[in-house]
Amino acid sequence: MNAGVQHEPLTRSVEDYLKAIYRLTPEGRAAGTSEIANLLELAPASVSGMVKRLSEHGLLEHVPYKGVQLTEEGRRAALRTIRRHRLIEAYLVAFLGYTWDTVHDEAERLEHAVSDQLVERMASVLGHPSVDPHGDPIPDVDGAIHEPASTPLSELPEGILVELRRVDESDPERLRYIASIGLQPGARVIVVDRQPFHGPITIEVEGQSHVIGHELGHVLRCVPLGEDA
Amino acid sequence: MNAGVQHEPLTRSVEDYLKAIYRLTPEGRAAGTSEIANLLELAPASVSGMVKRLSEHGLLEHVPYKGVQLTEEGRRAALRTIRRHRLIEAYLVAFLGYTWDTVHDEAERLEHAVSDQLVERMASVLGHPSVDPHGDPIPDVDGAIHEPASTPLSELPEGILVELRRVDESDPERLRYIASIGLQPGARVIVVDRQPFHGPITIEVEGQSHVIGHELGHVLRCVPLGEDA
DNA sequence: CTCCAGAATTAGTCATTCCTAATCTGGAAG
DNA sequence: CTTCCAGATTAGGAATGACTAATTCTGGAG
Repeated sequence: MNAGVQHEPLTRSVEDYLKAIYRLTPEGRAAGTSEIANLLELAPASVSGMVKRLSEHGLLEHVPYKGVQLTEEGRRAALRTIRRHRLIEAYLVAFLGYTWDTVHDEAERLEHAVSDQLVERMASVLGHPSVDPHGDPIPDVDGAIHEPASTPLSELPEGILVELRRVDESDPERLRYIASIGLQPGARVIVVDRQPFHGPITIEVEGQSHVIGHELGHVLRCVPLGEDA
Repeated sequence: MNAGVQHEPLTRSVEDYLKAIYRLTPEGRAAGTSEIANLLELAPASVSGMVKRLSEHGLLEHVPYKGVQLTEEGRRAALRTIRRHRLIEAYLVAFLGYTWDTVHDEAERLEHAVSDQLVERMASVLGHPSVDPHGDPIPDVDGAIHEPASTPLSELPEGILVELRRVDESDPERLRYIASIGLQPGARVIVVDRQPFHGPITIEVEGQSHVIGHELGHVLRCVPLGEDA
């Protein structure tokens, strides 16, 4: 239906806010001011100001002292930016020699500058992929997104064989470490041992055993493949 | 020598001003405030303000009521942006199905967002081209630029065979028209007739005869190949 | 039921970058 | 040598988007 919605251009800042709020509000949750400030590395007061402006522009709803949620329009704008970001990442990795630890920052800047036309051409030469190099699903042009179920490795029981599906991390150093122990979307992992109270997790990847912290385990989202020894 | 000059990041606006001033100041000329305002489609007063700030930052020298010239630092910054712009244009045409009439605006936005790394990778997969799709020379990484001599078609004598080298035009409609009559860098053109006082010019391209205005002839920069009938 | 800590908001600044309107300058024409 | 004008500059203002400091709200502990 609504083919050419002429979105008045949003600024970089606005796109970043919308993206951040989208990430912080799964399942109808509301995002708090300082959560947003944290994610964007801004002072909470700055967020209060921007939230006010954005809600006046109809991109989000704000209940003072409670939190914010995107409106349908805000959600669409956020997904448009996320689509751009993920397609750019996929393109840079496929055609310009980027690796997943270096691609995030580049995409972060480009996502605000590319035209719809360019993004769709990238999608086209990529064969319209459904996930980016980190395994994150790419929303389609209409803003529909299919988030396959997955469980953080840190919440899986011991002795289970899983496939790594997504790596929810953008820090280059952590990503390099993750890649260095053989972890990337599609990798087979066995959860050998998991200590209680957010303790370390022992995993086996490609026959090699590694111990990772709970925090790291949390960003590794997996799908169980079956039991193991 | 000076390998990693850490250029503090310039804003989009600043990069645009520097690029415009670079274009307006060949051979040590000085650019006037309203020339710059014209090129950037801004009010002259805005240019005065920006010029003041840029000269305080050491990017250009300003003699009030006389004009501005880039400093060495400003020149380097301008050439960095121009290199980006032209390589991006070349890349988009070579790999993403752009044509020369559509590529300018896209490059105009991307040139402010790409990293050095990305530009150099594009240069690399392109095989380090020396000119962009409009025939404009691409400065090298150190800011050296080789501008081969060429003459506007509007200044050539009649009855001469030339090769079109550069098309100094960014307006999509004009570029489409230019391309539609077979004109593109490398094309062979015969100047059949040139009326005085900036009158129309009759040319022959690929055996077809066309009459173009003086203004259009001015952006078509050529190199003579020899005499003709 | 009161009080306080932490979260959120408002108040007041600042830097960018643009604008319009008013004023100033320098050189050319009389 | 004076006047005038086009071009340039200054003055003043607005929007964006960030900051710090001061204030206010909310919910939970006592």
